[in-house]
Amino acid sequence: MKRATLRDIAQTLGVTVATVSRALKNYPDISATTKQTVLATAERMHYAPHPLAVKLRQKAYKVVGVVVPDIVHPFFSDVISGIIDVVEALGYHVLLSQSNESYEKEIRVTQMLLATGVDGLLVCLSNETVDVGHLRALQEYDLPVVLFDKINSGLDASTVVTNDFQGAYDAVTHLLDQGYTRVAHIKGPPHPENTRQRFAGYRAALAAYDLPFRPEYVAECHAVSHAEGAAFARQFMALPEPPDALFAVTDSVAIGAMTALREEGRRVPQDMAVIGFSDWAVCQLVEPSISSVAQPGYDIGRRASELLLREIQQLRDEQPLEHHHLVLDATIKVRQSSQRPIVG
Amino acid sequence: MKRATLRDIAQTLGVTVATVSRALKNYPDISATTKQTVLATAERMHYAPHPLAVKLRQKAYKVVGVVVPDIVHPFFSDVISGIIDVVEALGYHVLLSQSNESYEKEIRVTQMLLATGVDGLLVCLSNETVDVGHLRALQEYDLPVVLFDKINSGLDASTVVTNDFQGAYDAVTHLLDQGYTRVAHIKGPPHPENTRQRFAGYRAALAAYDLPFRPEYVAECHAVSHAEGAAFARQFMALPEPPDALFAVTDSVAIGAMTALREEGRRVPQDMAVIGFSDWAVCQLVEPSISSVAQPGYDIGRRASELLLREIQQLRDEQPLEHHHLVLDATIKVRQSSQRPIVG
DNA sequence: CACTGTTCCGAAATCGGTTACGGTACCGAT
DNA sequence: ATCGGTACCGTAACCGATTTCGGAACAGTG
Repeated sequence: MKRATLRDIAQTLGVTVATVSRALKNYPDISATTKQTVLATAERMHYAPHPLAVKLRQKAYKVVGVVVPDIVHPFFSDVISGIIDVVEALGYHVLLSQSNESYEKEIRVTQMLLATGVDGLLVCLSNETVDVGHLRALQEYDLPVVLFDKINSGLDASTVVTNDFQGAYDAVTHLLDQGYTRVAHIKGPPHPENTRQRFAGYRAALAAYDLPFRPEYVAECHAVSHAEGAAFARQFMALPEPPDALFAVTDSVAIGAMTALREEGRRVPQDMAVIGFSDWAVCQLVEPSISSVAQPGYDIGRRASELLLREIQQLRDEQPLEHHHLVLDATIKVRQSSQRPIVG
Repeated sequence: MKRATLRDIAQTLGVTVATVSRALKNYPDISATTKQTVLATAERMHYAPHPLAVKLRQKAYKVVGVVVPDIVHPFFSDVISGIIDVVEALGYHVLLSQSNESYEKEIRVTQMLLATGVDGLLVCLSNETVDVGHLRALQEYDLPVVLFDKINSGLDASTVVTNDFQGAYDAVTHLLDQGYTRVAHIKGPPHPENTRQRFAGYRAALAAYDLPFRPEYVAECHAVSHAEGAAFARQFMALPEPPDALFAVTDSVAIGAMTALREEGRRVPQDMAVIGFSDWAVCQLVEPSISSVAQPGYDIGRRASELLLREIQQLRDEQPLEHHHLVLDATIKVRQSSQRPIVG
């Protein structure tokens, strides 16, 4: 069954496509009788407007492009879910691409999205990306871009991020409030702003409690893996005065550290408290359950798409684009791994 | 900066759009000199063909729609990742939607995808879906549909699924090979074909080892949750002759069961072996690590999109559509939770 | 009867490309 | 000089809708 066009309806009724179009979109200049006739035959012929023809005429794709480093990641799944819920409510759709944390591929997919046609772009930069010329090029073609999570100050665009500083600060003060005094930190690679903020939050919390910053209590991940967490935990335990608490840059590192601690015969949280970051589902499932800092992924997706849709509308109204910079709070989830048992 | 059109180039050069078009698409009827001139000015004016105009003329969207019940799920993330990698290599893009396991919403999003324009659809049915009239309607509009994971025999379409029967069979025979003889099963809701196949595989494995099927060793989940796993584990332990091994319909149930076992003072795998299904990342991270049956999510995405793209091509060539039904093997991942320790 | 004003619809431009078709100019061959 | 052939380019139809403009038909008024 072929899809009926305006002309098909017009020919069967002996009128022109203009009349049919007017009838279907209840325009003023149409008689009630012909309107009814057109509507009836349109229904009968299973008419549906051709998406491309409408969009070409309207100069609107009704599509936003999304670029994330990796879809197979609970945080990004959350973000995407938030994006979809917002944009679909306004009749937009989501074109999804992943960069696989590759700068090359990020350029390629943004170019592909531009070529295939989108009204705007939501981008989380790859870890490799330092130059944002490819995104600036998109902006010059009047394509609004909103960055989230991994952002770059080199681009004049709206941004939505987690408050990594505050999340880290809250996590460490939580440990300090429990009475732990020697808090170690396994930090992430130096480059991404997120991990730098977490490190800064760690230091600020120590300073707020008048505790010294001890470099031997800080290790820097390269791969941000399970194995690295375990290795650094062993390194910390081998110190003359080992730490009594650990703030890990992300949950997988925290879990690796906990595995190593168990193998060394140390109990969590009695001998060492542990708190992670990202609040993966696994944190609630393991024993002891792991405290973590939850990132508002779904909300990041929502707010970022709201900003983008607003900019798309402003562009259509030929108003100047307003950029906003949102910083959404992280919330610490206190579980067993960081709760100091009451000492009798 | 506005995007240049063919007419812009044509006017600045004093030729017609046809000439420009031919030059850009290296058509035969064009002189080398004008071709060079056109290419140069096109470059200078940052010309890029308007996606909608091309697609309208070509009658190809270069887009496939994807509908999954829930994006925030590692299995579906894997599938989507596989889909994207395949279709992007052929110049297609992915429009993503989720049904939230709602029949109503599944209908709504498929209608939206049809209205917005796609060349084909990859669908994983929601748990609520029994009637597939909405998908059959799409097929009548010459829109190829490929089902994956959650399928329905009521639709004449290609399908790609995991071999749940074989995965379950392998999991249970693995337990039996280890010497466990009283294997329990926590099954999923009765409706989805997947969980029925897993139950069937469980029964077939018992039968192959001449073991009796004991109804008291089978429990049926409703919410398929962590909590249900724990509750059923306690129920099993309260039996006069408790089971010594457990095959859970999915990992979260297995983890819930293991938590309850630990609280009851039972050791895994010494007192009870456990194997799950889906092979979530958490299985490798916890202690003891959890054996599980891995579903080939990425491959399902790849194969399903290959089938869909082939059908799209067949439709374009006006050939009859060939439907295929692929069943991809699941692979068991043996870890600590199901390895019977060597008894000295 | 002429004039004005509605009401309703058709003609045509438009969005930005693609492509079949036709025509001009120029070549060499007869 | 005429013809056939080729190279190159313009004209225009086309994809399927939206929307402006103008005109026909008809009613009402002076």
